[in-house]
Amino acid sequence: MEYNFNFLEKKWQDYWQENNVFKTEDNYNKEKFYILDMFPYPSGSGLHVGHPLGYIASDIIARYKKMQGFNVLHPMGYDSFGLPAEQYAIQTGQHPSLTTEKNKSVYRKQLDKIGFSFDWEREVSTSDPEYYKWTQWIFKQLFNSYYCNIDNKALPISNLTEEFEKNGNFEVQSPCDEDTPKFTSKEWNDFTEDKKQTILLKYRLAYLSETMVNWCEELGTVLANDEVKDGLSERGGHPVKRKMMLQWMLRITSYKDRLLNDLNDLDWTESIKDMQRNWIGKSEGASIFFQLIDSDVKIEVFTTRPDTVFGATFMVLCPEHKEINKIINVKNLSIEQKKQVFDYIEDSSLKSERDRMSNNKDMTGAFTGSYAINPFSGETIPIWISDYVLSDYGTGAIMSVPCGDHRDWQFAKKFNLKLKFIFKDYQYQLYEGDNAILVNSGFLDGKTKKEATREAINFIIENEIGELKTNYKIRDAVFSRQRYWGEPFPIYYKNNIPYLIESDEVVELPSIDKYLPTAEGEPPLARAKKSDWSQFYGERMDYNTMPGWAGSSWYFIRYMDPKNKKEFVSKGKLDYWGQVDVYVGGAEHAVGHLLYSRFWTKFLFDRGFVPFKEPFKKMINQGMILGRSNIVYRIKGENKFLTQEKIAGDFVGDSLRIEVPEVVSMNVDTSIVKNDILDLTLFKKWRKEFKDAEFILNENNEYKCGVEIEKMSKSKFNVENPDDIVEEFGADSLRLYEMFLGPITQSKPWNKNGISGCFNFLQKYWKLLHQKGDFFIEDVKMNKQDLKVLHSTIKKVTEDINSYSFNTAISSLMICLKYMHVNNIVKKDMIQCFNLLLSPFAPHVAEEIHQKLGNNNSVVFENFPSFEEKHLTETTYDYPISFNGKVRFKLNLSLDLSIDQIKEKVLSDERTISKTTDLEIKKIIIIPRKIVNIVL
RNA sequence: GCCUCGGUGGUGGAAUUGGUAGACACGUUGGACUUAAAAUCCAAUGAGCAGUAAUGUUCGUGCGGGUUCAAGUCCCGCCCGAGGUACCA
Repeated sequence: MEYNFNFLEKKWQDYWQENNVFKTEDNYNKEKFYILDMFPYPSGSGLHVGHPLGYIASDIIARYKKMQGFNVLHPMGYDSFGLPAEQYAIQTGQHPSLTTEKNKSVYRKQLDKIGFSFDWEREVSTSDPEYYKWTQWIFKQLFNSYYCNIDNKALPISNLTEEFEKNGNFEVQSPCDEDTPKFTSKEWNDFTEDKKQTILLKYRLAYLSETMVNWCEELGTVLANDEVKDGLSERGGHPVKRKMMLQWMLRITSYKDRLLNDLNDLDWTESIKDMQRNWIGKSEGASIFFQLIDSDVKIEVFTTRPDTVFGATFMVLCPEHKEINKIINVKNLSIEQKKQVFDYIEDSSLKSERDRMSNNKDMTGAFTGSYAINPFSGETIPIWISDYVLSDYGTGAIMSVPCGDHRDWQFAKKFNLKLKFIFKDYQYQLYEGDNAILVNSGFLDGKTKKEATREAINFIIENEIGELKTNYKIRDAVFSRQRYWGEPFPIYYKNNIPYLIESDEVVELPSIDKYLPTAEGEPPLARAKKSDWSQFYGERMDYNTMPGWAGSSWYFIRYMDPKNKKEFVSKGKLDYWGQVDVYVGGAEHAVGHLLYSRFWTKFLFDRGFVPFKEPFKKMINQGMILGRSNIVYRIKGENKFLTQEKIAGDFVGDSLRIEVPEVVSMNVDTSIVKNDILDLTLFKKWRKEFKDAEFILNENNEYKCGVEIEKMSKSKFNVENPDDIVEEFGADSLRLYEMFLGPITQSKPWNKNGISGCFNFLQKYWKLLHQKGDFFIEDVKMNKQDLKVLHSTIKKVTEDINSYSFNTAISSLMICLKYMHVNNIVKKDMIQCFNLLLSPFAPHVAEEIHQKLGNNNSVVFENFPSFEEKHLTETTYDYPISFNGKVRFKLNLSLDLSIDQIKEKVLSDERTISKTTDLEIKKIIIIPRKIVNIVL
């Protein structure tokens, strides 16, 4: 009987569905286990073999936990709002919801074929009005909240209104916009409603603010940083400018310290936590005011090194500095300099932030014509502007200490600015470390960084030239997008002031004629007529939509209670399911999604809507599966192709290069290449232009392609579709192979050739049990050796699943099968147990064997085997005997021996004697159960 | 630029606290079966040198140093690749 995987995989997938095997009951008596995958964006190209990697891992864990008696929540859904569907809509006019539905059904079919244990009754889609109704609801809560630094939590905005009515805002300690005026209770009560609303908006956790965006005039839209290349839009190549625009913002900065501190308790990789710490970017230092000469303007700078103020020989402001117009002193500038400074400001507005940060080699800048006084040294220092100073960090102005910072150093060199060396032992050179003694620094001379910092701060405070300050890199999050395919805001405007829509109903995304901005540059939603809106109030609705991360910041909560019409989730279910126990997803979400989810969770916690402070207890970051591209080399200007050996191999050193024609590398479809050898006939058919192609072949008369490992993408012809693999080898082989490929956390190339190893393993298992055609096993007891092999396999598989080391778990299953195969063991107990161990990895074949073993229930309802130590005890150990650290032979010794006894045995062994004749044994190191090393 | 993670045979990878480098697979080679091929099974397989052979021996975990009886693993300095960098998801 053949291993007919196509037949039996279909059979069991149908069985699981018909019998609702993976339905998760809200059974509060059982211990829960919540395992979650990052849900996918359903793109038009469907899944490639890289996508299921994490899902397979989580599925193994889910099945394993289920077999250990946990009530497992393992849901799946779609992050279905997003740009690609909108882009497609712009091109074709097709409504994004249609595309999205179509793509979702493709994904679903693909996922089903791999045999996942998802509870599909809990599926959610962020673009479903039943879902985004609650995303809007959370936005309403954010709008209706402010952060109180006294209670250190978010509170309802009504508390703030009450306080304003009683005492004005003098006692209030809450983050708010910088321009918020101070007022008494009387003044508050006399304010008009509009004025009151304007003030409240400055305190809300969701508020409107001017912020910098990448504006493309031609496209009439705002672009993401990665849609901008070299100052031009990726699409169309139109110029892109930095521009201020009124945007919805979320006051995530209120949570900065809690987001930072609570990281310590999370079971995430240190690297992701580091990335978040870095993003929050807490740094302690001082803010110092520098007085301008001939002006009453003072420029505030932030520095983490107040000990180095004596070394500041110039100042640099960002081109967008708020007081730039007051600071530019045209009297001191030549006509040419004037032009330079204004042109420079204009030019920098064209550069992206990333360009500005990464360009350190060719620094640019302009002199403002003004000077300031160094408050420590009293020296007069020039003020420059340069785009290496960022407006969003610190105060947008720095004091430059060229001897202590490489950017300041390079800037000074480029523009011939004065250098002053304040670190002893580092005269005339750059020193960015912390361990130098200060010199040329007045009252700080001879002091270390630590002492000098303390004294400098005292000086700053005593002389009232600044204060202690902690600075953060994190900025409030821009929460609006000028796009169509996203959640509309439940907001309308009256006198240009935003108001919440009071009704509990969802504000549906209205239909519009075209998915483009209006002629006036308003977002696409401005195209909707009043009657197109499901709800319409005031003068107009908000034209923005929410960003992609809105829906994904809380979806893990909705899975607990996906059909609830009254609440975003019921309290009972929330209390039971609680935090996500294990979250599986890519590290590329390290700061975006993962930080925003934490923020929303903390906010919902503050307002009493959820009982936990952190969403994801433990996280596993799967690596990416890369594509393996094949390359052909076309001789420039000809329709002739060179085999790979001839383009690289035919020269010895650089001087003896044998003439190699100049070639153009081209990606070729991997389906017409086998083991890197190109099928010439198929290649000629592949594209018309290659019909008459000629080839220069290698010694074997073959065309060998080059290989490149890169991201899977259609344009590289290196995409592998899981459906094809399932068709050819079966889902079980695919599951095994994806896990067998290497550690889950690591990126690795996909190479289809390797899958036969996993397929052979399953086929070998099948054949072992069907040697006589039909299924055949023996009811014979296991001997000592069988038990030892089996129990060490149980031990290894269990430990490996617990440490998410699936590749090694599979290899230990292979070793166990090899043992059974070589010894032709078909003992029922052993097979039964092995089958259970295999079942989370290859569930279809395991179900089939489970049934054939005479069981009526699905294998997921069985208990996962546990090992017994007594079968594993050893009495002897094969000691590696090494000489000067090199292993020379092995000696089997009883584990009962004392160190002295081991020593005697080793030294009396004739192999030791023959190796040590005429040599002195200096030392002998014996580590029991490990190694013996003889030092000569 | 900055932050983070990687680099081990021809390939994917394994290696507990520093203790036998290369488990398990793929590929390759040889053999069995077959009229033949495919499939399957068995064996060998890091590189070099010596030897008919058993075996011995040297070199080997990106590069250069260091610590140690012992380093893929720890320390210092480099090189290369990947991910993130605030409107891709």
